[in-house]
Amino acid sequence: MEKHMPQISDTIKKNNLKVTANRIRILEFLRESKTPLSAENIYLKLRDNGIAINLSTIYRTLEIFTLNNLVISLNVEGDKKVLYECVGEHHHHYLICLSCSKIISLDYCPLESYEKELEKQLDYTLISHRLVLYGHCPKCKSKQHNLTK
Amino acid sequence: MEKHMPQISDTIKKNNLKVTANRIRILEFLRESKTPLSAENIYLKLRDNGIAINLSTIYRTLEIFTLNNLVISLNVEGDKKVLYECVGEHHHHYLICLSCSKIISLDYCPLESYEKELEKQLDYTLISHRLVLYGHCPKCKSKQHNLTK
DNA sequence: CTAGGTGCAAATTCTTTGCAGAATA
DNA sequence: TATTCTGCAAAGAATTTGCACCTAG
Repeated sequence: MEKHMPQISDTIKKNNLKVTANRIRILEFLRESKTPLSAENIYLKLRDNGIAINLSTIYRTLEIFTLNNLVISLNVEGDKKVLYECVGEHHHHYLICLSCSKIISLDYCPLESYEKELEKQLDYTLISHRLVLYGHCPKCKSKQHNLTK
Repeated sequence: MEKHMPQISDTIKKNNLKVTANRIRILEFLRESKTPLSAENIYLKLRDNGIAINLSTIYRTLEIFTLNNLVISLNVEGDKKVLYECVGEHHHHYLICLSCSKIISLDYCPLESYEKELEKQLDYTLISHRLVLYGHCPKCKSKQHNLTK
């Protein structure tokens, strides 16, 4: 089961989880993805590649990966589905086009000093944050004629 | 229907919506709330006050208020329900305690200059953003013994 | 062999919709 | 009166769960 992708199976193993083909595929797929994915995204994509995993297995896997901090979940305005992304070495944020729904990752985080200040001010311990920016991308911006409500 | 709360019924009227008791109550309730509320929160609270509104009416009202920019919706990590808050004069963010789920509003927005910079850099038009910070509040922080996983 | 993972079907939860009657403008 | 709103019940979408079987360790 762990012939290839040694990093991936090691990551799973480190968390005292059993290394299975499903888990490897899901984590691998999330790692390769440049945008966050829903359980259904993963399900369909794997199915397209001839791999049949039950949707509930995907949900369960994502849940356990989330608990083990291998992935994080986020919600996007106007979309009921929860999205998941691989926890990488770099924390980042998203910029979503309100017209075409294109998602861009932003690597720079403008909040570090703000967080430290806030911790002092309010006596909180900050663990994480989610920032999503919404707007119109260059393409959609130019197509917009109906800027009035 | 518009005897009291002239501001509220005017706000509704301005958007070419009919002023009804339900709408006044929902908007009023959202205005008074210091934290974002789910449809169910509103439903239960009104019911506790002896007011029976159908849940689907609340969903429809929140939807139409959202379309008219009277309220905005947001999602919170680990909670399937959509939350709504009144659009006030001041934009703000949230700090949520991961232990007790207490929600604090943060009036200061640290992102204005960052947004402007980003617009230039990427040629986007930014419309809005959502920032939610997660951590442990002073009370829960001190109760935490099990900081290990 | 044993603990944990998986598929399947059914259940749950949150939200949306169709329709007929009620209320606002 | 015309249009919009509302309640009700039913449908729908996303996610979760119970259970029997399967598989990694």
